[in-house]
Amino acid sequence: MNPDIRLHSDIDKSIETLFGQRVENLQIQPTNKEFEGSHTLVCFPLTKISKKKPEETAQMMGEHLVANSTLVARFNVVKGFLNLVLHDQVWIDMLISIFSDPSYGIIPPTGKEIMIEYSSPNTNKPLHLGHLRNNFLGFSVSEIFKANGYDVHRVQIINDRGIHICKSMAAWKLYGDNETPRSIDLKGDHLVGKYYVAFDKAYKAQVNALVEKGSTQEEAEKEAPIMKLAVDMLRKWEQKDEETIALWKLMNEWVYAGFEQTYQSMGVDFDKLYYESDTYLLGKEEVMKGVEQGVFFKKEDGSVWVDLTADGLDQKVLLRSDGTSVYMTQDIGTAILRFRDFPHIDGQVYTVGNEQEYHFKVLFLILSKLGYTWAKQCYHLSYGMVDLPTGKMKSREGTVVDADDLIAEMKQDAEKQTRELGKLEGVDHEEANKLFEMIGLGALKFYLLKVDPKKRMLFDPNESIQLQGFTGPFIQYTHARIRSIIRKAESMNVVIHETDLQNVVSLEKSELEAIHVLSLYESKVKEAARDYSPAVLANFVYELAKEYNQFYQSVPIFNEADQAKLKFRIAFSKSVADTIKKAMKLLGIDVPEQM
RNA sequence: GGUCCCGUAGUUCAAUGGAUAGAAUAGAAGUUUCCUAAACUUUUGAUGCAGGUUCGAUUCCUGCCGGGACUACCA
Repeated sequence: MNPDIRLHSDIDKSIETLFGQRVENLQIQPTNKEFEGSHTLVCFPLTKISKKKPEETAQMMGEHLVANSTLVARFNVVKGFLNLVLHDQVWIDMLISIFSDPSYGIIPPTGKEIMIEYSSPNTNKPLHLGHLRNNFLGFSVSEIFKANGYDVHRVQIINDRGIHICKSMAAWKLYGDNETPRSIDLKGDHLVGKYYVAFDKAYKAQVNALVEKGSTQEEAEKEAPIMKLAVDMLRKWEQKDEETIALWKLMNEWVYAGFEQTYQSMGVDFDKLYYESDTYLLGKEEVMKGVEQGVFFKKEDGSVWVDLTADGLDQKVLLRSDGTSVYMTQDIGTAILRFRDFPHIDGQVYTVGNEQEYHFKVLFLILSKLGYTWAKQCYHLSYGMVDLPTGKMKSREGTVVDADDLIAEMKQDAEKQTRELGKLEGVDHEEANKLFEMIGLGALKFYLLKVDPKKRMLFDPNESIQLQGFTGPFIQYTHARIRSIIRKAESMNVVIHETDLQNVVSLEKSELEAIHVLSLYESKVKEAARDYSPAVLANFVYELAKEYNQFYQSVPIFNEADQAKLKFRIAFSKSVADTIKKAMKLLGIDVPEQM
């Protein structure tokens, strides 16, 4: 059992014995490095019941714990802080239990079921850096929930319908000259994105020309021929015009093939895909039902609205005056369809940027107004934008960091670095290639996941992502180094039995500290799920690797004469490597055997 | 105008209301006959401003200054 829990209960008992009552929310925190000990009890809150100064209270607690707890070896008091030193045996036992439990840190199935949505791209342009954060976050949170005993359904909604895709279609029809991904050797998503940009350029030129001829800006925006073509296409699409549908299908196929390639290189996938074109009609039906129920209202021009002013929000449009649906309409349909498909899910998580917080507030409110009680189980996993030094990325202005490009660059950086360090001795070409991918992608994923998802983060395209320090490769390297030790032990036929480990009676300081960090893994897995935060695990695994490296640097393993200690250190090393591997897997990052 | 988020070393990030605010990187100085130096050790350097609550505030509250998002019959 984790020493934290037993210690907590021993402290509870001491407080009750000494002061005659229990205290809720004990404050036990890790001891600062500069003091001796592993756990620190903050004694200020106890002074109310002890009726003594903080120092005296801490002293009393320390003495009582040493006398009555089997865990506590000694203590020291600094102001109101009681620093506790546990017996080495506590940590030795802890390591033995971790070493002999292959499923350490994996919570058994709870019977709970959850749906997690991520990625959800538009089909008019390729994926960019923002999508990378989204996908890595959603994928990692899925892994974290699995490790917490959930049955997870990973999905996305593909926004395959709407004016945005019609814009690309219009520009392609006008200027495309029957270009295809094959004919010009360009990934399909990039080809469609090219015409989205072309649309915007032509549109702006046409608007300017009309304004010069005397139109107002507003008139010009409506009258620009290319915009009229796009709007016309959207209308024809909803009327199921054959030619329009055929073009739409063709261009969407190009995009999907491109996306598939990107997802593969990112190492993410999905259990089920939803398409807006399949859900928006259900959304429309629901909106019409809502009108009948009096939840929504119709304006004179025929548009349908919801009034949320009583809830502190605005009025929102749900159907345009021409009867076509908007973003919200399809999201209503999609949510309902998902709960029909998976009636037993305990929750639905939307991994979407924080710029859409208002949208989801409105969506969840509408669903609950429509009488869906599961609306309160919907959760918007809102994450911060990835900004460039120049500000927000804007695809129409060409200030985006392309996902494919960035992944390729990361791989190149990894290759360059690996070659410079001369690490490729005895590694064949194919293996080396895999390694570059693993390191490059590991660096990128770790870089994006180590930051608290809720926070905005900055990415400077002119500065390459680091491979040293608080990075993915640092952790991958630590893993590889330990694996090399394990291989050596195997080649020496070192076999480890629990009884060997039980012969160890004392630990080096660096060993003890690393085991302490190791013992926190399970609670970090839970914390990461509670907070929907891979960053919790990224920080943990970095800390673990760092502690291990300090041990590695200062304590010999194979040069240790005491066989029990030698075996213990190998077992300890293996436990660290296994935990690093598990934790990194929850981040969606692979670790190499050698690097 | 309204709603929301964010201001921490030169830079990028940490810190369930707790100790002398941690890391990484950049800068300075070291460590390799020894298990992988993508490592390790030492060192320089920060809470936007002004109040308040508290034994204790980066954290909670108020005001100000600065940055951003949302507030579309776009998605």
